[in-house]
Amino acid sequence: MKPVSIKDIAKAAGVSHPTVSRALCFSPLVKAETAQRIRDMATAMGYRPNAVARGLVTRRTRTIGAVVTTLTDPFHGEVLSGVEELASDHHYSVFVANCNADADREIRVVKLFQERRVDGIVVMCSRVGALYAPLLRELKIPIVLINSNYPNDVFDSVAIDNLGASLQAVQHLISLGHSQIAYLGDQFGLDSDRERFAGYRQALLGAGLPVVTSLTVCGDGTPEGGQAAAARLLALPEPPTAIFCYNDQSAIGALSAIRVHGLRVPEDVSIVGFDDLRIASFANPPLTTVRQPRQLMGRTAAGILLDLLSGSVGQTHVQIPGELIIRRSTATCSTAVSDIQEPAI
Amino acid sequence: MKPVSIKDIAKAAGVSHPTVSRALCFSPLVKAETAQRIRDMATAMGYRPNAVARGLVTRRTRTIGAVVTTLTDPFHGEVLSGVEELASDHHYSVFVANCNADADREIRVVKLFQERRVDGIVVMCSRVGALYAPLLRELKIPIVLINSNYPNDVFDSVAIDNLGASLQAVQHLISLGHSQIAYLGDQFGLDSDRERFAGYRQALLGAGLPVVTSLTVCGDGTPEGGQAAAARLLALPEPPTAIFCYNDQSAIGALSAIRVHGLRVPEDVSIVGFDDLRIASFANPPLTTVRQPRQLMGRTAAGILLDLLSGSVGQTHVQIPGELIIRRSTATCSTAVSDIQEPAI
DNA sequence: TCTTTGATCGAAACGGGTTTCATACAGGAA
DNA sequence: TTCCTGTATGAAACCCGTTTCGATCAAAGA
Repeated sequence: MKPVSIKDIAKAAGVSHPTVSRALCFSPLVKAETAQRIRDMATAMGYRPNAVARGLVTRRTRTIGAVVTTLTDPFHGEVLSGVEELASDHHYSVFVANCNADADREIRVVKLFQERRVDGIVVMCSRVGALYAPLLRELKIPIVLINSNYPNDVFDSVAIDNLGASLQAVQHLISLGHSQIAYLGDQFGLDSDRERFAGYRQALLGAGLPVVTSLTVCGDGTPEGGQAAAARLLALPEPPTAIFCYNDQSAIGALSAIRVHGLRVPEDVSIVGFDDLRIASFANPPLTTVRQPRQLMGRTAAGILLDLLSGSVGQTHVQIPGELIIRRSTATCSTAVSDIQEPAI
Repeated sequence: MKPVSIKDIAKAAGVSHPTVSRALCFSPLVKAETAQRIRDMATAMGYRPNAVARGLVTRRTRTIGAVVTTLTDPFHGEVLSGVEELASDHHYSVFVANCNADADREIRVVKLFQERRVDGIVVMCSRVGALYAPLLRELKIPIVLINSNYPNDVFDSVAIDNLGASLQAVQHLISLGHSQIAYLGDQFGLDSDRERFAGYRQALLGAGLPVVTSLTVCGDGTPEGGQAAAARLLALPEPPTAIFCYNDQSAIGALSAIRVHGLRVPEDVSIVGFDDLRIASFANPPLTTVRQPRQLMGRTAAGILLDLLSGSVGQTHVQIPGELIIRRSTATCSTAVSDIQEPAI
């Protein structure tokens, strides 16, 4: 009926249950042959340790909680996969909870994790980074934030170098002769959006180009949102010759909008994405984008968390550089070429 | 130091700890005003119940385990999202574990879940469906399988109607005049692959068309695999005029291969995918595909599991019909048109 | 021979809740 | 007043492990 416990084994083996416990943990305190006999009996009886009971007494559950904004986003899935991978290598299990990009829900989820007595928490793209400080003081659970380095001095974090990467991406466009460059952001992107915009802005200013308000539009991180936002750009009296998108999903939507508008990529408009999702290289044309090592970021965050759990102290902030992957959605600006009287190829 | 327990509250309130327990559970056994006083004190002291301890005594942890083959696949992410959504609505938490499409690991993961005393398990695209029978007898944990209805009579399951959906998809191609139709499968697709192939085969035979061995190739469910497999098809002396793909990811790879090969979709080759991933409608051209309601499938599976947990008996097998979404990657077969001397449009 | 030491193991406590059972007491009926 | 009933609460057991402490015993040293 009930699963076998160490007491059942103890009875069967004619020893006390602590002895069984020790034998199963390979404690040197029990005679080798006795221990072997007990272990044999345990496997014979189909014993499976009860992690719940163990967690109660040891106050370590060997679980970590992962809070994710939208599980349906392949980006998050891959980061989560990295977290899970490293965690499971270290015999940790991971709870996953979706907060649907809702700050209240994010807090609720974290509190639920606390009730579950997870050993640590990883939060991806937190909505409430700044609010964790007081919450955490109350919680006393190690937290690592991924791509939401709000209070950079309070929490351990792993984040892509948004500013540097966008700078690089937009400089790439500038080097191709573009000057009418748009930024297609994510209204829910929070910090990441702000930083990527900052990189965009910095690149323009660095090249002596103006930052035109009408060339900044907002999507929502999805292809649909990207499509709609790009359509707005194309409807401008002076549409951009290049669009730097918040992420690949938006960029894919933008590609679609441009096609619908009867223009070609990259001949008429260049597009740069962000993330390098697996499908980016299969877009038509293959997308120039900034690669974010997603699984690595997940693994890194989990690694920091595990370090924290094994007693390491001091903050760790890993800033991961993005890598610009140049594919075929970006090309020399045709109008620029004619401006400076270069011969067409 | 330690988190506050009901005993701490009991001491502070001058009652016994069972009374506190009852008050917090809104048991009618404790006087209303006492209960209120206790609850006020609990919140004042920042009490958070310990789910581990509760799980130990009640033998219900309110957790479910989700086994997923590849978390990085957006398909799985969305199903998982559905599972998590319904679970969290019912105050269940979900453990997620990746088995990397490895049967041994899948079994290990399930056993780990058992140690964690999850109340139930959802397995997506199981590698070892058939093996669960003996394992389960030993485990005694309710399991629901998603898209892996191996022993259809042993486990509760939710599955897409692979055969019916493929039949419909391939009939669509046939109705467009195609007769050289290829099947681009997934070597790791197991049952799903077999069933989709069966639907393909049935459609061909039903239309009096031959099933040509060389027109059946295998990818691995990824764009890369689809690209490679499609390239093999295009290299045939008599290449297909239409390709029915195991999933959208493969189809996207195929689109890319066809482009590289200098052919156009759908003018030269029609492509049908499977899943209707969010990006399917943003492919170029937008992909004709079979829609699988992924989140719904996850929710449904979780619903069955929760029913099981609340004592329902009897098997539930939900077969979800796929919906053919016709977009622009399929068109009338040009060679067929010339064969039957129809005027070109 | 007596004490010390180390090896081996059992008894008991503990973790933080829930549940059963017993008790105390107030109010109502006889 | 006595008995009964119901309400409100506490004591204790329990869930299943781990850990501390103490006991036993044999071997080794004094």
